[in-house]
Amino acid sequence: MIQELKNSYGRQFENSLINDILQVGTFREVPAGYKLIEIGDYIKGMPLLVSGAIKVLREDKEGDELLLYYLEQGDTCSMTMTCCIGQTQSEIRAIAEVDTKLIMIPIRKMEEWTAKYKSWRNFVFESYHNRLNELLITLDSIAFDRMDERLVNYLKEKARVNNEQIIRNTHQEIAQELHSSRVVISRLLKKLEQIDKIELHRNYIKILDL
Amino acid sequence: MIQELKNSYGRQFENSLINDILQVGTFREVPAGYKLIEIGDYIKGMPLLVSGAIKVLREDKEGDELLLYYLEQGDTCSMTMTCCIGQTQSEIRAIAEVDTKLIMIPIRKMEEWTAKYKSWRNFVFESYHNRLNELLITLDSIAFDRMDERLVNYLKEKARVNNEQIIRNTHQEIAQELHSSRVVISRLLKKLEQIDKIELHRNYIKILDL
DNA sequence: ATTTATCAGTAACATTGGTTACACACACAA
DNA sequence: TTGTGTGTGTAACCAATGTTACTGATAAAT
Repeated sequence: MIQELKNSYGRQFENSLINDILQVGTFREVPAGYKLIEIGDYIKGMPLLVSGAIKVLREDKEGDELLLYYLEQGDTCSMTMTCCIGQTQSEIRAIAEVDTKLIMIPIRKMEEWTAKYKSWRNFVFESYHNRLNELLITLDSIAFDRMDERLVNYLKEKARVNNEQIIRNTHQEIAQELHSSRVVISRLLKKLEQIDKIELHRNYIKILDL
Repeated sequence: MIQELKNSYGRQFENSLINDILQVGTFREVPAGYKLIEIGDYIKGMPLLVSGAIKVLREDKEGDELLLYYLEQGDTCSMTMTCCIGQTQSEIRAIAEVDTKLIMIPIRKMEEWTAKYKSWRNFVFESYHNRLNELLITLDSIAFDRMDERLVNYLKEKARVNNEQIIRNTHQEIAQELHSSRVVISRLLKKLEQIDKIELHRNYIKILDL
C-alpha cells in the first residue's frame, strides 16, 4: 500500500500526512463493474483513487441513468465528502469502470486533517474544483450539444479511461449512460461507421479515427 | 455592515471570525441587473451574500446562455473559491437578480481562515455541498425533464427568489435563460394560461396556481 | 442439433422542440 | 397624429430524437 500511495499522492502530501493515511486508511481492490456506492447509501469513508477508474452516475425518478464523469488516479469523490459532513444520503451511484485500487479514509479524519495539513486542504479544494468543472462540462454537453456529438465525446472519453481503442459495450448500455434509446444510438453509430470513424461488431466497437 | 453580517452569519460564525470579516471585508450594494462576474474574469474577492439574490449563468461557444442556479442570503460562490486558488478564469457569469447586499472578502484570507476557524471550514464545505447539489438538480432538469416542466420550475423558482407572484420578464428573456427559443416559450406559456395556472401580460406574467 | 436469449439493423411513425414568417397590439417619441 | 420599436400570438414547416415493430445474426444453453 505504501508504494501505491506514494506514487499517486507522494508529491502533493507531506510525509506526516502520508503516515497518517497509512495508519488509518484501508486498502481496497475492486473489479470492473463493482458497485461502490448506491443512491441513498450513507457514506462511511472517503476514497482516494490509486489506480483504475470509477464512473459516477445520476438517476432520475423513473430509473433512467446518466453518466456524470469518471474518477481516476489522484481523484477523490467530492460528493462523498459533503455527504459525510451533513450525514446525508448519496445523490449518486459509483461503479468501477475497470479494476480499481483505492484507499478508504474514515470520515472523521477528514475534518481533522483539514485543520492540520495545508496539503490536505489544497487537495480537498482542488478536488471540489475539478468535480465542479467536470459537472459543468457534462452539463454543457447535455444542454448545448446534439446526441451525435455527445456520443463521439462519450466514445473518446471511454477509450481514454479504459486505455484502449475498443469499447466493450452494447448499444443498449451506451444508450443508458447517455440517457437515450438503443435505436437512436445504433442509428448514430452506423453513421459513424459509414464515415470510417469506427467499426461495429457484436458486443464491441473499434475506434478508428474519432 | 456589522448588523447585516450578524443577521446573516452570526449564528454560524464565532465572534472572532466576525471581527476578522469586519476588518478586511468590504460592503457592497448592487442594483438588480448588475453584472458581478463575467466569463473569463479573474476573481479578486469572495462574496458573502447578505441579502438579495444573484443568478449564476453558463454560456456556450455560440453565446447561448443557461441559468444554473441562484445564490441567496448566507450563500457564497463556490466557483469563486476554486478560481481564486488556482488563479484560473471564471467559468460562469454572475448577475444580481434583485438589489443585493454583499460583503467581499480578499481571497488570501480564505486560506488563512480555513486553517484557523472550524466554523469557516464548515461554511466553505457546506457551500460546496449546496452548490454541487444545485448543479445536480439543474442537470437533472435538463437531462430528464421536458421543456414544459422546466418552464414551470423556472417560474416557481423565479417567483420564490423575487418574493412575488409576478415574473417581470419578456418571453425572450425566459427563453434565453432556459436555452430555448421565444416561440417555444410563448407556446408553452399560452398553454399554462389556458389551464389557468398563469395570466399573461405584456412584459410580465402573473402566477395564479403553479 | 435444436432451442432460446441477446444483440444489432432498419423502416415507419410520433413527438418535442426549433425556425421562419407574419400579424397585431402597445408604448413611446417625433 | 404618425411613425417606430418591441413584445406577443399563431400558423406552417422542419429537424432531432424517441417509439414500435419486426428482421436476421450470433452466442449460449439444452
